[in-house]
Order: sequence, then C-alpha cells, then structure tokens
Amino acid sequence: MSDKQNTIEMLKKAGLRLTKQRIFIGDLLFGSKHKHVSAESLHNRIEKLGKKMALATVYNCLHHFHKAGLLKKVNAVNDVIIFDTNLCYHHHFLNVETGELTDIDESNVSIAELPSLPEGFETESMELTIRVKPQT
Amino acid sequence: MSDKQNTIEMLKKAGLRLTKQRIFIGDLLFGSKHKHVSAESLHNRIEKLGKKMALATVYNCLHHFHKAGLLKKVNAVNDVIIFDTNLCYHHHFLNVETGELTDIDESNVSIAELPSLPEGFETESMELTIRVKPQT
DNA sequence: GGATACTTTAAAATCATTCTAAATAGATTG
DNA sequence: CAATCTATTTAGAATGATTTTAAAGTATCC
Ligand SMILES: [Mn+2]
Ligand SMILES: [Mn+2]
Ligand SMILES: [Zn+2]
Ligand SMILES: [Zn+2]
Repeated sequence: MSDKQNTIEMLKKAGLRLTKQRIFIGDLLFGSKHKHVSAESLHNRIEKLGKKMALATVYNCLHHFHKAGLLKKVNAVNDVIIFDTNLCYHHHFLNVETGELTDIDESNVSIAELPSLPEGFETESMELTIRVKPQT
Repeated sequence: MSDKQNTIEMLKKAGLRLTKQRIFIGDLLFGSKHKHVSAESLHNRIEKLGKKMALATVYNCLHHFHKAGLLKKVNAVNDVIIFDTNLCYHHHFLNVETGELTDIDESNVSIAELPSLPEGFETESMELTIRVKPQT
C-alpha cells in the first residue's frame, strides 16, 4: 500500500473530499516521522517541490485536517500557528533562536494539578513549553 | 509613600526615563495585585480613565518595562502578546473562551525534565499552559 | 538655558491569517 | 455518463496585531 493510498484512506475515513491538494499535503505530512509545520513553512516546501498551490489552500487544508482530528494545533510560536502530526499528549522544547519544536514524551513530565479552577470549569488541554537556546 | 512615588523609584532603578506616560502606566500595573495585560487591553483601560495616549506608546512602554525586567512576557494567547506583572516562575490557566489568564503557583507543578536537549543547549524558561473551558 | 539623546505620536508599513467572490472540481443521482 | 449539487481552490482584498517612520516634544545633563 503506497503512501498515496494511505493518505487517501485517511482522508476518506475523516470524511474529507479527495482533492489533489489534500492528497499532496497528506503525503507530505503523514509519513513516518512526526512533523511540526506552519502554513508558510509547508507552502515553501510545496513550492520547492515544484508544485503550485495557493497559500490560502494550505491554510484551508491544515484547518480541515485539524478539525478532522488529523493534526493538533500547538501553542503559537512567534505569532505563527504550528500544526503537529503527533496526536499523542506530549510537550515541546522550543529552540528560541530558530523556532524549531522538538517533542518531549509525556512520561518525562509529571504535573500535580492541584489548584482547581473556579467552579464549573474543566481542563481542555495542557501544554508545557521548555524554551531552550544555545549555551552561552 | 504614594503609588506614584513607588513607580518613580521603580523606573529610576530600572534606568528608564521618567515620562508622564510611563509613570501613568506604571501606576496602573504595579499595584498590589498581579496583572496580565495586552497592549490593547491596557490602552482601553487608559482611555476609559480619560487619558489620551497613542497605542504605539503603550507598546513602547510595555517593551521597555519588559527589557528592564519589570514585566514578563507570557506565551501569546490568540495572536496577542500578554505581559505579566508576576515575575516569579509560575504557570497559567487559560480560559479558552475569554482568553483570561490565571496564575498557578510553581509549587503545584512538578516537572521531571529528563530528555536532555541536543548538546550545547540550555533551558531559558518553561511555561505550562492549562487551557480550561466552562463545563459542558 | 541650551545641547543632546530619548520619547511620543500619527500615520504608514508589515506580516500572519482570514475573507470574498468567482472559477473549478469532487460527489451523487438518475 | 451527464446533470446537478456542493465543497474546494484561488487571487486578491481585508483584517488585526504589531512595528516602523519621521517629525515634534520632552527629559536629563552641563
Ligand atoms: Mn504560545
Ligand atoms: Mn498577527
Ligand atoms: Zn509535537
Ligand atoms: Zn501570570
């Protein structure tokens, strides 16, 4: 089963229409390694591969994939929305020089969430960001 | 010693010039309670108090206060930079409906930071954000 | 008070993102 | 397969937060 077949299955299961653009982006994103992409970074990659695609389409696609549960949204970094193909609960190192994110496995973080919110609230998600920089 | 005197001392110690605008904003921010403000929210508050001040001045002021160590920057929320008068290491609840931040004391969170970064990196800061929403 | 450097300001510019509206293409049905 | 319906793509305009520009104003120091 080719990568393209995998993507097509994934999009079908998610109830998304199969368009050339979605299949192409799906193939780029849902390979073996987890990825962190912004619309702009993904659009650059697409153009380097010789494909022409409107930036708005990349935004549309990322948002559709997110709504369908195929991508997670990460805390914005430098005013830029980052989408994460790693759907498991996990945290991030953030290289403050480059903006690059690296996954931290959940097992390496323990949180004693003691202070309960005002009555009537529930936790939607949690994310720890460890900002790192080259040693001085 | 009035609030205004406190602010003036604080600005002097920080090596910042004493301008009407900085003193006014300092008085608003460095009271008894810790605050989380954006440039826009602070500017609104200033206008409601009947003062006229350019939004760019509020931005300038917040950035100067931050560079001088009088304010912390919080992970952007909804594409908006938030400045925090609570300088201690701490974490936040984020009300996803309103964007409101609430402090979590450090003692309520424990982090086992096991995975060491690639050689030559050091931690600059860490921040845990717990997104919360009204119970369904 | 006068020289100097820094600050404030209105307005324009920037940048990520979203919206608009028209053209296109996927899905469905007969 | 064709007709139809609806979702998607696209270029370009619009938006909204923030930054920049450049000119006028102000703080600080002598
Ligand atoms: Mn953030
Ligand atoms: Mn923005
Ligand atoms: Zn990740
Ligand atoms: Zn805080």
